[in-house]
Amino acid sequence: MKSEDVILGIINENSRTGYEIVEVFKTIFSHFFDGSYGSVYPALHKLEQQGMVTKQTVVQEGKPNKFVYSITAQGKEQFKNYLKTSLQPEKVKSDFLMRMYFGEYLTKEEIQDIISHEIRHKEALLEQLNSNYDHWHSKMSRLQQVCYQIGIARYQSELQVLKENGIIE
Amino acid sequence: MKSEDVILGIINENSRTGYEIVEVFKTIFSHFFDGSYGSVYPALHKLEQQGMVTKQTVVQEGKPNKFVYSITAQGKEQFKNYLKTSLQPEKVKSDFLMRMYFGEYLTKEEIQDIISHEIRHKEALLEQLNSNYDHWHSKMSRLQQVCYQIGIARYQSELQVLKENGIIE
DNA sequence: AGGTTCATGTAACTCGTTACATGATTCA
DNA sequence: TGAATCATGTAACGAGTTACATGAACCT
Repeated sequence: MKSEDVILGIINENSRTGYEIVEVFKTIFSHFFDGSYGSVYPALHKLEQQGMVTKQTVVQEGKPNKFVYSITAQGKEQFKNYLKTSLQPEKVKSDFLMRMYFGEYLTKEEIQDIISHEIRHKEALLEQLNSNYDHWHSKMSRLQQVCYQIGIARYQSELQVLKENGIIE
Repeated sequence: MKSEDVILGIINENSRTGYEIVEVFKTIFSHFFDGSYGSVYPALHKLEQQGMVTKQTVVQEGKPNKFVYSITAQGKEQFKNYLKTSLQPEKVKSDFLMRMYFGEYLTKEEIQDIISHEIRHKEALLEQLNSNYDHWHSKMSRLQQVCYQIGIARYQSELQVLKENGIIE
């Protein structure tokens, strides 16, 4: 799975601008995918060149012009191809867990700081997922709901471990 | 956090070969970090050039020679520096959750296949973590135990959601 | 006056992956 | 006989990040 596949999937649901795609990444996909402007815009240009998407210019007042991208038949085909490729293993890169692993080289205060920070951070992420879920779940497919439930369950279980074991005496 | 920081941390615990470092990645760090030969060997050469580690050749019978790397004072300093940098946000890249999100474009059979496969896969990973924990927990620091507990809790909670909601009627 | 939102983009860089190459020994 | 383990490595490639640049409007 690469950015291009995902972008195609998003545009397949709805015509969108690069800016909007990044918004989707940062909100809806936040717990299982990352993507920024530096990856989205070049991908969009490439997809356009390949005939997977078409660009439409929308002139706006008081706001900069924008380019709305729509998927083509070829793009739909390409997206279906992605869905048929074999599943790539999940990748987690956690600097936090790395510091836990090497925690003996830190002072108690430093560790406590890192853990407290992580708890607050994960609580915020959980809250964001929860409110997203509450707001959109009636418009989500069954599987999209499961996707969210998994994110929520992960954050909750991690928070539980941290709150039960993360206090250094 | 990059490979070099982590490699330095591993060598700091114990002198090791590149091969052994990859083994650590694949077993002990499996739930929060990835690294393969293609990243470890070049990193080791770079660290040696920079004077962070020293190489010692060990001649073996019936096995290829190996290079055991040890950390230097400079390397220890460098590792401490990493531990003082600000915490990088966790990154999760999940092709599985992406397919859940776009599941409506798949047949029920295809989805069921993906979910069943994921359940079996995560069960295997959980089992590996559990047996690792059982075997080593008495030799782990408190924080290393927490690190493992978080991995275990995550897999368990995800499996619970999948088993409760992952059956398509 | 200054931060945020909307909106696009690129060039340089860094990092990691993939695919290849080698080769003896041990286990089934 | 053939797969797995131990053991090292590189070259080419691919992907994504970072840092930069621009600019109007709106909110506080």
